[in-house]
Amino acid sequence: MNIKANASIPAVGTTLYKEVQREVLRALAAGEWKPGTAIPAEKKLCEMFSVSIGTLRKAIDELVAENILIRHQGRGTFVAQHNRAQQMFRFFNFTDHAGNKTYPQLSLISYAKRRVDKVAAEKLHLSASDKAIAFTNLLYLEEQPVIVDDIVLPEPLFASLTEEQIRNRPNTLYNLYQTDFGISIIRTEERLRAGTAQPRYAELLGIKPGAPILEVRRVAFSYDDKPVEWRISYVNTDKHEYAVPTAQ
Amino acid sequence: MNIKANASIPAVGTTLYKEVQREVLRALAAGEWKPGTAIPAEKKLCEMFSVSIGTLRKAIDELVAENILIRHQGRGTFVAQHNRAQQMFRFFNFTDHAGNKTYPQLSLISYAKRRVDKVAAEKLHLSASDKAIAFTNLLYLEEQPVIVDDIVLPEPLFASLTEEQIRNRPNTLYNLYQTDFGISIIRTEERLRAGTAQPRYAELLGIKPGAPILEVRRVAFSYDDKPVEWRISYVNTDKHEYAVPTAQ
DNA sequence: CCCAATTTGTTCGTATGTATA
DNA sequence: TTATACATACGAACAAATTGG
Repeated sequence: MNIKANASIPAVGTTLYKEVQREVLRALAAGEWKPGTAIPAEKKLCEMFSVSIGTLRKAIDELVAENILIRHQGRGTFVAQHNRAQQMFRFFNFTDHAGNKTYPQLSLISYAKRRVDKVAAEKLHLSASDKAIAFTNLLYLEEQPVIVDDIVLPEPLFASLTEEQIRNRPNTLYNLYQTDFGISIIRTEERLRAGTAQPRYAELLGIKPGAPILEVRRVAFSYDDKPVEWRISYVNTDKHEYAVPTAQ
Repeated sequence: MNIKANASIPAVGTTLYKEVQREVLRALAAGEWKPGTAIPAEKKLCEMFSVSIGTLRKAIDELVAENILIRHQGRGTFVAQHNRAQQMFRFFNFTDHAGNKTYPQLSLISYAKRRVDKVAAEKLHLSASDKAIAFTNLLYLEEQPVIVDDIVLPEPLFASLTEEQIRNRPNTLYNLYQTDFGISIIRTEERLRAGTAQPRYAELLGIKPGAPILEVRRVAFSYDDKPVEWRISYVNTDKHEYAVPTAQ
């Protein structure tokens, strides 16, 4: 773990605690501290960065607020991990009309490596010649097909990914990104429109072509705010809806 | 300004800074500190609540994060105000497909006081016998009708509200609630579905009946987390979309 | 079951820097 | 220039939760 202890001289235009925060984020992005494990204790971090406890806590406070780190009194401070129990619902914003959330059942519909399309290239900051991994998931809620996810990943970041890996993963997709590729999704940007079901999606969702459908466009970002996933979700909102996550 | 300085003995199961926070929220809800004005300086608040500067700042920090208070170094800490320039966009989540936000033009379509309907009564915690004020706005973006808002308010809270007041307001609706009724919207809950345009909405929006339409159901809450507005927005997403506000 | 060590949470307060009026 | 107000940084003392012996 080669954390530089030179954070004590803040660069111009910044502050000491922001400097510490950047160092922590760098260590996380570099995989020096793994998801699910504890980072060094506060006292240790104070020594490493040569800052006081107050300054250190202020730096960590913000990362805790962003769900990047999780503090447990008496136990330590842990790197947030995507797992079914806790983090699953952090980026899954669908409920039934009464507001109840349930675990989706999943089935992989298609999987291919191909040249990246124009929109995905723009969203993922790729060039037109880059390759991408594109796959489609069908999600069931209470035994009924409700959501079709068209997902695109930058091939360079996920080069070794296989269809079987997606099919046989024991946990969420974002857990797979994290455990197998060291990529932690910490933030998403989403935009929603109403549209009509194209035949392909109507068939998958068991609705009439042309029926109204909710389209969710998402870019998912990693520690260093790099876009690492682009997806469009097509949702049958007859019995379900999108619940806007509460800021904070 | 009758702030009680008894916050120094935290109740069981809570903490001192939370106690201070509650006192500040109570003062805001009671209208003792008005939107747009500065609250007492930190040093003054420390004396009033008999707490240290650190504890006070921790209490205020969270209210600042929630956009309830706004701090300005060298000037003071201010009660957040809904106005066109800053806060307008806080609860207005529509952009064009490129992500550009513009000010909507507005026209009042209907206005009535009537018995509250079943859904609104549930959302606003009213009984079936309570009265409500129901009105409809049509919003134009770049000269085109894009959004129809069906809005319901609890009559008891807005008893003196008139149609002319809504029509002639110089600022946003939430600014009107705040300046004329002392009600500050600080949080909303929103749920989204895709639907088809009913004739009434199709006509207002200049689209075909049955065209796909985005439905946004919103409950808006005041300082004391009391629901004070219920609305359904019907949105033509041909040229615009809903941008999910970023947590934080 | 209790104790001791560890770790985070809360509260206190001081000194100094930066922005504003 | 001066006074005021928030921002940053420091660190001490104690409380509360957890873990392992």
